[in-house]
Amino acid sequence: MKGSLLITLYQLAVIGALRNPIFVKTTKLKDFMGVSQQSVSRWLIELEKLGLISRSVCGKGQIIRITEKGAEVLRELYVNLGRVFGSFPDKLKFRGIVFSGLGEGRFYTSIPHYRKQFIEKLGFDPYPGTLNLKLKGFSDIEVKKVLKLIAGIPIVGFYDGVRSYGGAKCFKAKIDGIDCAVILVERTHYGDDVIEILAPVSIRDTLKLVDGSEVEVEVYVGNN
Amino acid sequence: MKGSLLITLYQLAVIGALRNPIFVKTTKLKDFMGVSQQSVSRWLIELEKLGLISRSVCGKGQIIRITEKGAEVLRELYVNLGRVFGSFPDKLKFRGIVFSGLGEGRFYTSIPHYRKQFIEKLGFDPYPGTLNLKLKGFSDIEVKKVLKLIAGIPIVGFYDGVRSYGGAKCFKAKIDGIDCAVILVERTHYGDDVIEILAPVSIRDTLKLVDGSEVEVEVYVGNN
DNA sequence: ATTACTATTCTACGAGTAT
DNA sequence: TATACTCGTAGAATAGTAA
Repeated sequence: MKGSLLITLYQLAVIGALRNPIFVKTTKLKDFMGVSQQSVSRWLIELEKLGLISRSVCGKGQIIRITEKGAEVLRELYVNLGRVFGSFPDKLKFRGIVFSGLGEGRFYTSIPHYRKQFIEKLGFDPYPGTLNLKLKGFSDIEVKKVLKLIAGIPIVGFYDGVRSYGGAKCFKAKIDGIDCAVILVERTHYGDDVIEILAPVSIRDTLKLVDGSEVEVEVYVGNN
Repeated sequence: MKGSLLITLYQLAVIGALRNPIFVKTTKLKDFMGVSQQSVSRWLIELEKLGLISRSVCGKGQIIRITEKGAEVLRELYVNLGRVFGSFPDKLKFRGIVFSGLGEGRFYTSIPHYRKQFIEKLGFDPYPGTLNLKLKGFSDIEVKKVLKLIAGIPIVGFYDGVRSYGGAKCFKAKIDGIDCAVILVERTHYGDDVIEILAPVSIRDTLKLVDGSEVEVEVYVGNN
């Protein structure tokens, strides 16, 4: 989301558009926001198109209210800042939908060089294959993005003389009481809306999961 | 402040740059932020120039920490969102430095049409002249900007056949226990860093203020 | 008065690349 | 590798103005 729109939404919230509809004029808002009347007008239109505010222009101004979708965006900002000014949590939660991959996980977990590192660093011999989870919610994808950035348990890549094997990063995790690990592979064909799970057992079998099942994962991120 | 910079600062905070220096690479941050490596680089440089982060580039990345000034910006954001998701306060506080104006206030308060409205709507006959306050802090100027936007006690303008007299907006206030009012004149030559105060007595004399004295003002904004 | 369209200016993004 | 420079250009911001 564009910065100017987020700031506009925030400023509308500050002047009360979250609780009640407010009457504003772009000619007044321009002073508050330090831009031209035309830019304010454009941003309000864009916010409306995104469904973040509702708007009705009425002659000498317009009545604006932040929608629930807009409130979500601000709440997320608020919650994250709360974490920052409080303490960074030592575990993150997200939900994902089980789906079948292309066997890539099974391939990697069977390679001795990787397997050795998993046993040493994660404390378990991984069941061949990974549990693939599709992230649906905005905040679930945020968790993945945060994991991509913070330091985890490094799995180093190597070169066997024929091809190179990329590195990865793990975080210890738990699904329904089962110890496991989130693995973020450096070079993957999956997008940001997918997370892979390593475990000492088949989570699919143990928890009787099928494609489409929803699971909650607790990831331990220590005191980063 | 530019939206992209605020968002960058926020995202750095989310990944922990507020509490500790963090090691980051623009090549990794670009994925997290959804922009090019070049933009991330530019924004980090701009944030450093503004004194919001401190930075040391070291070969394969850079160590970044949000400065106290940067933390202030985020704290302000956090506090305001807290107000939004909690309840809007019924009074705002700001601090200002007393300075001498050009007698404009004395002129206006002496005009019967205005004076009548002050007596009716504010409940006191104003001492001729206004107390001019220069706002120094970022949040003090924010208060002024919020006051400009929300509804207050309207003072309507008029035309006496020769010239037109502009409107204004008042908020009941208190300085050191003295009942007074903040007045925001529609057409003023003062900028956003100045606020004028009306009171039934000379606040300068009563509180023995001189140019350069700092005062704290409580403004009552009701339940807007 | 407003809002918001169109035309124009110009900023800021990202590709390419030096270091 | 990484950061961060130059530069062409897309798209954002504003001026002018219609409604």
